[in-house]
Amino acid sequence: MPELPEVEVVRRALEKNLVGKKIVDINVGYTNIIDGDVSEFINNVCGKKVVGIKRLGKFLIFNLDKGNIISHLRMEGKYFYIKKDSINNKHIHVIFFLDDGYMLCYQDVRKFGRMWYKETLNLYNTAPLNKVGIDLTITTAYSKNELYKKIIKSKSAIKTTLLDQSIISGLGNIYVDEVLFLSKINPHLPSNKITLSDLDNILKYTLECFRKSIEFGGTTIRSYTSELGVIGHNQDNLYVHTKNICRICGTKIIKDKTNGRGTYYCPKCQKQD
DNA sequence: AAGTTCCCCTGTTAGC
DNA sequence: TGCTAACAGGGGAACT
Repeated sequence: MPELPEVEVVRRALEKNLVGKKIVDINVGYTNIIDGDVSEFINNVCGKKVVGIKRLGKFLIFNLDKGNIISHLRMEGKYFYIKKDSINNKHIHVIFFLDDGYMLCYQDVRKFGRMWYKETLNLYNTAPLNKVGIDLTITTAYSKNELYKKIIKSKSAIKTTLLDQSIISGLGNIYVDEVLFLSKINPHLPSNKITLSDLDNILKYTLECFRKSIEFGGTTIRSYTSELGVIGHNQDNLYVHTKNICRICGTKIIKDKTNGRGTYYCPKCQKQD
């Protein structure tokens, strides 16, 4: 569910609530959430203090006074920072008990999310971060030509290529539709037809969409919350995703599929070729 | 080897 | 109303 802006809003909430707190106990109800051995994870994390919260692409990184937790929310993962024993439901799979009498609950209805413990960590380097492509909000010095080469190497639809996290990271199904609309590119256009000036637009509008959505607290269409009970409001800013009529030209928005993902675009503003 | 499709899960909604 | 199929902010394995 969450894409880069939503993960960033979650990161800020976690930073506000967790930094300086010590994890005193952990309860894991659904072990597949944890990568590797669960008791090892618990042993590694218990007694550690949270010193910082970072993000790369759609990954959250909890820096501990020794070691790190990497967390990916996938479709439905959510964090709730809340008083101990004040909430319990069958979708809360991991609970971190903190030394301030609060707990950090990880809820995940679809159980797709994952957490990793890493003793040492380097951005873009330590698995699973080693497969993360350029995060435009973090890395400004990168080779646009290298990026362009990667994109035009593929004959797949440009939407599919932009969803590939190993090229540009952070775009998901909502923002990719928005970026392609703003760039006036048809989502089904083969990636090898993309021009350098298309790429300029893609990069510009990706950053613009991310920045604006973060400012509005992320996009809540179905169930996204950045913390317990807090939804986002960027859905009011969307141009095509889940929309019926183009805000620019009034044409009926087409909804079809790109590799199985629901795809929204304006057939007039985003003509093929 | 690149480009699809399937699958991991559960809940909600659309369609008959 | 009630069943069933399709769908949902993701990504990796297993296909072709």
